[in-house]
Amino acid sequence: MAGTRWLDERQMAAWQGFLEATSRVSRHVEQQLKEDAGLSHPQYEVLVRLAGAPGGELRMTDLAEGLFTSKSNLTYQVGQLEKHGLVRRRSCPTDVRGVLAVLTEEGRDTLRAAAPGHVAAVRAALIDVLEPDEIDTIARALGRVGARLRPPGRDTEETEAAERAAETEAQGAGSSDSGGMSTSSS
Amino acid sequence: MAGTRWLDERQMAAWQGFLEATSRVSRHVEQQLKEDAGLSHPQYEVLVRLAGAPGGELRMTDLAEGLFTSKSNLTYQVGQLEKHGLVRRRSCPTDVRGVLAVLTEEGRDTLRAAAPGHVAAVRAALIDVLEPDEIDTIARALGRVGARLRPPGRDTEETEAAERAAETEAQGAGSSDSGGMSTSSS
DNA sequence: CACCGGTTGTTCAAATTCGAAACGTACCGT
DNA sequence: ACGGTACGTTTCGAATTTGAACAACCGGTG
Repeated sequence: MAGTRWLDERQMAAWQGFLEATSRVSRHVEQQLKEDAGLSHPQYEVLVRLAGAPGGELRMTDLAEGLFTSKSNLTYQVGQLEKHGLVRRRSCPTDVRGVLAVLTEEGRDTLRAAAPGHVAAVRAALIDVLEPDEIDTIARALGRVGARLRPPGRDTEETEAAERAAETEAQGAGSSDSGGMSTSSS
Repeated sequence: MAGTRWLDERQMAAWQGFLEATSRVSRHVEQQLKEDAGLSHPQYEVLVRLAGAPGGELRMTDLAEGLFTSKSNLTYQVGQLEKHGLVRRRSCPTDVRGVLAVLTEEGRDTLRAAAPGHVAAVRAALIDVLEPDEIDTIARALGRVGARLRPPGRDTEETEAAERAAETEAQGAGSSDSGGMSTSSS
């Protein structure tokens, strides 16, 4: 038991910084989104993914994939969005149990209106505080960290690659788009 | 409105990486802590701070300071800890309105037992996945990010200083030897 | 065709979280 | 000492989140 490898000062600083940044940034972004567009961050993400999908619709499962939350939570979030008329549900034609979440016109408008403020918040909280080289390091390092903890399940032919190579997260692009406005946009 | 400065690919990757890493790491750590010691992360942090304070006691407000959560939540957390006998409340002798949270023997034992596993989890999820230089960059960069979003209030001679060097609170106390174990140690 | 293991999405109760309002002091200027 | 304001903590109600339990359903097997 005496063999525990504690953290040295550097590592400790990194962990603390990570914790504080995490907490503060997410709070900042979430708050901006809430009072500026009445959306929670997860809800915003849902809209973004839908907007970037063909036909503006996606199955719950696919939606859950990129969204870092549980299935039951997704049901809740979509329920909220539906209640506000930003999304509509439609049962999947090829699979009876499937449900498609469809972005409504109003949802698209809301997203369009919310995007600029959101990006600004992300910049103010994180991006514009970092030097270019820090941005690259963080993208690479944290990308690796996230990938490593990714559930074993799906092998998107890149999951494995990233796992091993872990070199450059290579935006891949292949994954449909993501060019959407997930804090960016066209 | 065309004036919005969207994020380029690098920045986008950094933001996404930050989001995913944030979500996955915190989930990983929290889960380990919960099923290994029955503590939530905030609760663990409370114990750590108390263990590192003279007499193993601290005022609620001081506790809340380093703990990235709201005051009402702190009340709840301490309440939970108290319910499990890891902490005890005592009214402050110098200020009647104040309340001191005191670490009990059992609390100290619980912390000692939980620390190794927690550190291991943090290492597995974050630290050991990073290169030494990445650790330094992250400590510096995220430290700056967190400090910048820190509420204006406090002027602990750190306002400006923290900008450059993330303070690593000294916490010798504890129990004679292996100092605090805020995921680190002496 | 009936059976089985694995999916899909929802529902439920319980735990957590937050913000605003409520309290009971403490400190300050007069 | 007196009134006003600021502080430290808790309480309250509402919103979120989660894990487990469900019910219906797919697909492939024998």
